[in-house]
Amino acid sequence: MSTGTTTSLERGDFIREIVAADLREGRHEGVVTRFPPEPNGYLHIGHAKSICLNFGIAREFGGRCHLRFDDTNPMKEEQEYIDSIQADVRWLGFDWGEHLYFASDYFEQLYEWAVELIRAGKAYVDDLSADEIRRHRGTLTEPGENSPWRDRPAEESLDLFARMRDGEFPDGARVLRAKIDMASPNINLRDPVLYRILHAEHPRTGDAWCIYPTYDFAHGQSDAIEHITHSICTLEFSNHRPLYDWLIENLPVPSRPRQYEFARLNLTHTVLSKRTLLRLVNEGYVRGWDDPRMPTLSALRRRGFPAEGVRDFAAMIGVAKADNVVEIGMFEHAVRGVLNRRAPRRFAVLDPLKVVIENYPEGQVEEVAVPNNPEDPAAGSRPVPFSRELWIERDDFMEEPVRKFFRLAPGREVRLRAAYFITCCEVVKDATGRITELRCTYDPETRGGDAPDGRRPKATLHWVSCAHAVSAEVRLYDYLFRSPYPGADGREIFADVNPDSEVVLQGCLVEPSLAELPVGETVQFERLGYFCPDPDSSPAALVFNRTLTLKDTWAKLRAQGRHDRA
RNA sequence: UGGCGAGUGGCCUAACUGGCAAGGCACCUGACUCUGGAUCAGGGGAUUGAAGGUUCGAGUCCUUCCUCGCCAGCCA
Repeated sequence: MSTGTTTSLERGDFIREIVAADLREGRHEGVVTRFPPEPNGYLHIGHAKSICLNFGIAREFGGRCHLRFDDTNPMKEEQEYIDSIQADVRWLGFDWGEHLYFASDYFEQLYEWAVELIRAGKAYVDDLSADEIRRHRGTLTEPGENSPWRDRPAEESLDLFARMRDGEFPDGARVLRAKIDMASPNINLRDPVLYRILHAEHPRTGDAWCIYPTYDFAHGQSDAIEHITHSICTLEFSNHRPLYDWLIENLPVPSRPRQYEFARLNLTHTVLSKRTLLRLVNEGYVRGWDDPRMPTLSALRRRGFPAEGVRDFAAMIGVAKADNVVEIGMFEHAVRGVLNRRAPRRFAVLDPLKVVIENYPEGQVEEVAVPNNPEDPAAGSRPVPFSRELWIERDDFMEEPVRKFFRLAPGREVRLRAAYFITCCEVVKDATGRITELRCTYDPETRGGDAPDGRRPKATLHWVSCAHAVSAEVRLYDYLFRSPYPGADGREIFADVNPDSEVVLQGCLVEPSLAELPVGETVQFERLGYFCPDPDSSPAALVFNRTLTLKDTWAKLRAQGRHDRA
């Protein structure tokens, strides 16, 4: 983490404090954590917080972190997700080594433990329907009622449970329930369901099983099997902790993991609910899980966001138990911090305006050396062709400059980056009054960008030679949701999807070297933003990360009506 | 209305067993620069949800209240 910000390690969030204390006081020989996604979708930036926490703790305290798929519901899970999740965790920079596990690996063990629970009179097969079970459960304020099957003999439950496994009953016919307390103020303790019948193809176990453990029956026991010391999850599972502990206490598990909860990440202008992301994909609001507007890790990667920036962000926001909504700007700051050090600078003109240098010889071409990264001399420089006719950014010229506009204007001299000083001597317009061309002169003495007499223009512009420019399609991405808090105030969340979240700009002109820019490499177009080639577009389009646009003074001037962009 | 959890500048977080409320993001100003970006240097902004109480002293302890989140899937 090199942004110079205080990391959560230095600060020690409350979970790290707990781990440190447990280690210090000898409660564990080493720390073992786990990241336990259900393979029912792609990983997003919210998961990154959890990944960085779990793998980060393991790394910092010399322990290990497992990657375990919580694949207990075959109705929602797919191999595609199993694959993408592994790729995304690796991309983020973490390694689980040998420790790749699946809850489904433990199905046989979990089944045996369920049988033991029945034998001990602590679980029973219930014949009630889902609807009846719900009615017996009571409400938040009223206690539930015992199922009529609650006290059936263990032998009977044992027999029924075995037949459930054998596929004798249809989905929903019976369930296995823990016998705890139907009057508990914690609804999770009112005889929770441990197993249900699901005749479904499982991505790993195929049709070997037709009964599946619920999250509650699988998770803690899986933790125990793997000797997880600190089982870290999000706040909504707090209510499950008593059940987690009850199962651990009542089963002959090989270790005693403990659960800790932290607040999940929320981001402005973003939705991090897998259910909603799945709908965005399925209903065509975006083109897929890796659509550049998605908050998924695969989308961020495709947009050219560095994993280090994501990690820095995770360290920056910390870990606590209070609900939070982090401003998306904080994420952008973290990413920009990394990109700014790493991304090579390139010339590109998004909205071209022609400049003709009248005193520059026709047909002459010279190459000027432009530094790749002014902050990193080791990045070297590249040759860029310069000629009599150039494109500059239309925004970089004002016929009647407002106060504090230092760029090109009639009669004014500016520097073309790494090339020459030019002075605008004439403005050419078409019949409608639109500026079509600028006639300028250059000072041959200023080659390379410095004047022998030491004079310094107040502005420096980027440019592209007309004869050498490569035409490109540039896609601008903005926030997927218009409002900072999509779905707030009871608004239908999909009504808030920003129709301008993707804008395709044709006819952008970029310097020749960009034609060979490798996919995945992000460059900075100074004062414009960061770009990277999009593998899914042809011809190769550049993804313009609108949300990472450098601070734009002119947006302000425009807003004030002082810089009217025709 | 039951249980659990949480309230610290606009946002995210700190503050060891009570001792001048700290940092980052954002914002504003200035300096500098071959981009007005970046960088650097400053700045504004908090009666720590509220009211009582204990104490020389409370964000930290006690009491009461308020607000928000989660839980009534055979989802995770």
